[in-house]
This record gives sequence, structure tokens and C-alpha cells, in this order.
Amino acid sequence: MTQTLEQKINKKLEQTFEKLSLNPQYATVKTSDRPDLSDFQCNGALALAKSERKNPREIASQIAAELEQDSSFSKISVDGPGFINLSVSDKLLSDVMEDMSQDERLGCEKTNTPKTVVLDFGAPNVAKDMHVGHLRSAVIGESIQRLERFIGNKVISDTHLGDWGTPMGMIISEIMLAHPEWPFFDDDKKDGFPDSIPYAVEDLTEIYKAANARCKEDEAARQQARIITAKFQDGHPGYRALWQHLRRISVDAVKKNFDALDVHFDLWLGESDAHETCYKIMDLAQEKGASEKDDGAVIIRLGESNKPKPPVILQKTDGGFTYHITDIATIKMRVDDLHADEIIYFTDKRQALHFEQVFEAAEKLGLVKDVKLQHIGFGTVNGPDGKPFKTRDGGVMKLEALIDLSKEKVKESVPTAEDVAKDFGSVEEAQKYIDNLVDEIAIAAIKFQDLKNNTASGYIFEVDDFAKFDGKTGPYIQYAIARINSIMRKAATANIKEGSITITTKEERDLALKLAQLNTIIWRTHNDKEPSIISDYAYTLAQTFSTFYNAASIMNAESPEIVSSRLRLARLTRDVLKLLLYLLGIKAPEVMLKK
RNA sequence: GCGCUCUUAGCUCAGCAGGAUAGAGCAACAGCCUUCUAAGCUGUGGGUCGGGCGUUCGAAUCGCCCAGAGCGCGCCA
Repeated sequence: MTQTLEQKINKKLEQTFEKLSLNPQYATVKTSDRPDLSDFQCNGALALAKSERKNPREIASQIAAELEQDSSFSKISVDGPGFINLSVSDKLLSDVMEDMSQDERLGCEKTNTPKTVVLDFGAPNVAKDMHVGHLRSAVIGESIQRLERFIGNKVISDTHLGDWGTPMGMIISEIMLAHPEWPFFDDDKKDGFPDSIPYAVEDLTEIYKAANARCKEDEAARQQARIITAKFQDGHPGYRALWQHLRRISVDAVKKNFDALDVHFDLWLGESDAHETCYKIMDLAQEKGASEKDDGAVIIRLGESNKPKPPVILQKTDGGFTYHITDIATIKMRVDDLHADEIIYFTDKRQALHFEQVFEAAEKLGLVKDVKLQHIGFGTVNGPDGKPFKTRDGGVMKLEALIDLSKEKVKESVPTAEDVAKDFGSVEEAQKYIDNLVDEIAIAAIKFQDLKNNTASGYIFEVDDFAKFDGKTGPYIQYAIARINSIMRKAATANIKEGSITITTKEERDLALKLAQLNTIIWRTHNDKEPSIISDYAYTLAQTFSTFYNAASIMNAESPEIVSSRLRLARLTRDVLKLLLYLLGIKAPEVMLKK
């Protein structure tokens, strides 16, 4: 494994600190806040000054003097209260670039301690449309999935389908009202149920809405839904058979949505799959003396006695299981069957308390020894009023509608198949490429718009923003890649090869320094589970490249050596950008056709 | 009532394991296509970091108080 630039510098600093008998814990640099003064800065002297009871500038000067011996640094200075400013030599920088450009992982480290990580995201519900709110979970989860795999962890992703609670009973009940004659509702019938039902997913969402409205108004309907839910969960053959159809129809529709977003899961399990294990949890809780009966429900008390938390309700008064126990049972299954070392949930942060409760209960039941549980709560997608987004008519905007909207916008700036037919041999081929291109750009716009925001904070959903391609957007980065691809094709045609990197201009140097940050960025994203770190870096890297691209010609540089050097730098930039987009779950088109 | 989160440029957001001149994008304004894709580049203007107090050599960043906004709190998931 080759060392990254920052690691090399830190190593040198550590040695220097040790030589001066200073605590090497402070021997770290970061990218300089003052690029006009230096490439990197070390604030260690300031931190040390306190414990050593010395003047920070004195310590800094000592360190600086030691570092002067090293030809790797082109400039060393002590500034302000005791910052050590370091600039690296062009030689060191170009060496690091060479290493990166030759490494298939582009100089990124793999983990030394691979873990099995279960990711729980997406969480669509049976018979409910996917809306913009599902976007965040899916997009963030997919990004972390790709990142964790990239750094060498074993990842198992699971949608955790909402397919079990009272809503199921409500829908079954509603269908029964419409078609009481259907064999599913014959309590005595055990098998031989119809192979299909005449509903599409749109029908199911309508039925659910109707059921929801009915139960809201009518106590009798609510009661009926509860009874049916209980019978259904208890294994009523007809209800179960009908439910299987509902589930399948919904999953098919959901899969289409996720495929469109290039989001993929290893497992399509749901709340229903945890049902049997819930009984085990009930037994376990009793054995451990963790549960108790309260007002007819079975609960686990949480928190310190002086600072109690709301309890976890395992079983309701009517005997039904709650989503608390389903989640606890699911943890048990993930640990026992999947051997999870880590389970990470991506949901709306309004569920933060729920997960705190579930995690604490799992802990009490001894289910998670050496297992790390983490809830990544993200902010809601809000409308201009600051409240969770609704369309003008008060409904939620469907995910499909959003994607179509973005595609329509992309089409406006893409040429027609006829216009470019000659480049593709035929109109059909051209159309195929364009359709795919529109898709990739639209999805990039949507995903980047979401991923550029901090996970924890919500954001104001502006429909127009998802169809904008200027500035800090996904298409901007795709565009930078496409321009490099174009240069590569030209170079190949002219039979010009890339060659060793020499730094000759400020723009080359800035680009190289930016590229050198890759590994640090990847690991910070991993530690924080924060894809916006990658999206931000990808954007600034693309920006740095664009500046470089505009400042001097690559193909028409002063000498063949510089052409080769810049080609390599450009190719490396493209590879890094492609990797970054991949980690964000975004595709990079080879050519960006434009009107 | 208890608890959690947020408040930074006209708008949308970064920055927050304290550090040197608070950054982007959009919008506005002024430039740049006979030269590698202008979905681009260069430049200009724009901020008492919600308010106050404190800790510190140093606070947008840490602590306390206040104001405003959002969210969550035993049988919905």
C-alpha cells in the first residue's frame, strides 16, 4: 500500500515530534485554511503549548527548524500564534500523483478489520406510493452501501418492507367490503386461492387511502380492521393468501422505483419476516425478567429510575405486536443469521427516540454483545413553508413524477436522435444512447441535489432545483468527466500516450493537491456516514479541474512531455471523479451530447 | 409539561474534536467561444454567524440564559 500525501507528511512530523520529545499525538496536518500561505498546516504547537507550559511559537520554531532538513518541503514557516505552515515540493507531489495514477484503488486504503455491516434503508410500505420522502433514505443508504463495500466491509442491505401492521388489516378489510364474495374471505377455506387479483399498485394505494379515511371516521371500521389484523397475523389462510398478492404487487412497483434510482438491496425482508421471532423475544424478555405487564400490555421499562424513558411496548393489550418488538426481533435475526457486527438504520430523524428505545431494549435482552447499532436520522424534505413537503393539492409528490419532471427538463438541452444519427450509424442507435443519457443525467441531478445536503439537516424541496444543471449539481460533475473523456479519445486517435507527471503551473499544482485528498475524504465519509462530504469534494475537484482545463491546453501544451503529463493528470482526475460519483450512486456518461 | 434539533449573504446551504482574512451554489452585475464540449471559465458587490453573558491568549464552533422555528414523547407504523 502506497502512502497518501497526508500520511507521508504526518509520518515526517511524528518522527520530528519524537525526536524533540513532544507528544506525537499532535503531529498531524490538515489542508491549510490559508492556501495563500501553505499547502498544509499543523496546529500541534498551539495544543502542546498548554501542557508543556511553553510559548507556542517557540515550540513551532523548534519543529520547523527540524523539518528544514527535509527536502520534501518547499516552504516552512511559523505564522500567527504558532501555526506551522508547510508546503510540499513539486517532486513529492508528483510522486504521490504517480502512485495514485498507477494504483487501481487510486491510493485508497482498505480496512484492516473487515466487518459485516447490515444496512437498513429504503423502508417502503405495501400499498403506499413512494414519494420524495423515500428518496433520502434510499439515496443516502445506497451511497453508504457502496462506500462500505469499497473500503472492504461485507455489506448486507435490507429494505425492511412495511408489510405487517394494522394497515394490512385495514386494506384487507376494505377489499372485503368491495368483494365479499372473494374466496379469500371464506373462513373455512384452507387452500386453492386465486393465483392473482385484478389490482394494480395504483388501485392498492387508492384502497389504502379509502381504508384510512374510513377508519378515521368510523369506530366500527377501526374495530373491524383490528380484528382482521389479528386474524391475519395469526395465520388466517385466506387473508394470508390475499396479503401475498398485495405484497407482491407492491414490491414489484417499489423495485421499479428503486431500479430507476439505481438503488439495490440484497434482501427484501419485511416486518412480517420477524413475526415468529417476536414470540422468542417475548419468552426471552420474560426469562430475563426484563418485561412486565402494565395496563394489559407487555412492556420493558427503560432509562434510569430518576430519568425514565418511555417504555418499549412489546405486546399490545389486544395481543398484537408493535413495531418495537418487530424491530427488536429483526435485530436478533440479523445478529444470529446474518452475523452482523454492525447494524445501521437510515430513517427520518423523527424516529430517533424509537431507535434509542429499541437499542436499549436489545441491550437489556443481551442481543447485541459486540454489535454496534447506529441510527442515522436524516432531516425531512420540506416544502417552502418549512413543513414536510406536500404538492399543491396537498398530496405528496410521487417519486416517479419527480423523475419524469427532471427527465423532461434534461430533454430540453439534449439533441434529437435525428441530429446525431450520423455519429451513431442510425437513428435507432442514437435514440438508444440519448434515452439512456437523459436517464443518467436526470437521476444524477436528483440524487446529487439530495446528497449535497447534510444528512442530519432537512432541506427545502424546490421542484425546480431537481431540474437545474448549473453550478453545484450532479450534471456539472458528469460534464467534467465527459470533457476529459473527449480529450482521451482525441489523444488515442492521435496516438498520444500519457506519461510521467511534472508540475509546471499553479493550476496543475492545485489540481494535484486536491486529488491527493481522496483517501482522507473517503475515510471521513465512512466515519461520519455522511455522503455530503464526498459530494462536496467531488464538486470542488471538478471545479479545480475546470479551472485547470480553462487555464491551459492539454493537447496543445508547450512540449510533448507536458502534454503527456497533463494527460495523465486529467485521466487520474477522471478516474477519481468516476469513483466519487459511483460512491454517490451516480453514473458517468461517456459523452454528454448537447444541443 | 418533559426531551431532541435548528437559527450563518437576498434565497438554499457548507464550515462547528476552538485557531490566522467565515466559504459555496443560485440570484445580481461586468467580462471570456476562429483553440481540448460555454451544462464551462474569470472577476465584482453582498454577512454585527438569532440576541446576551461566560470559559479561553483566541469562540460561528464549547457552557449558561433569552427569543424564534421545527420535531418527538405507552398500546399507529
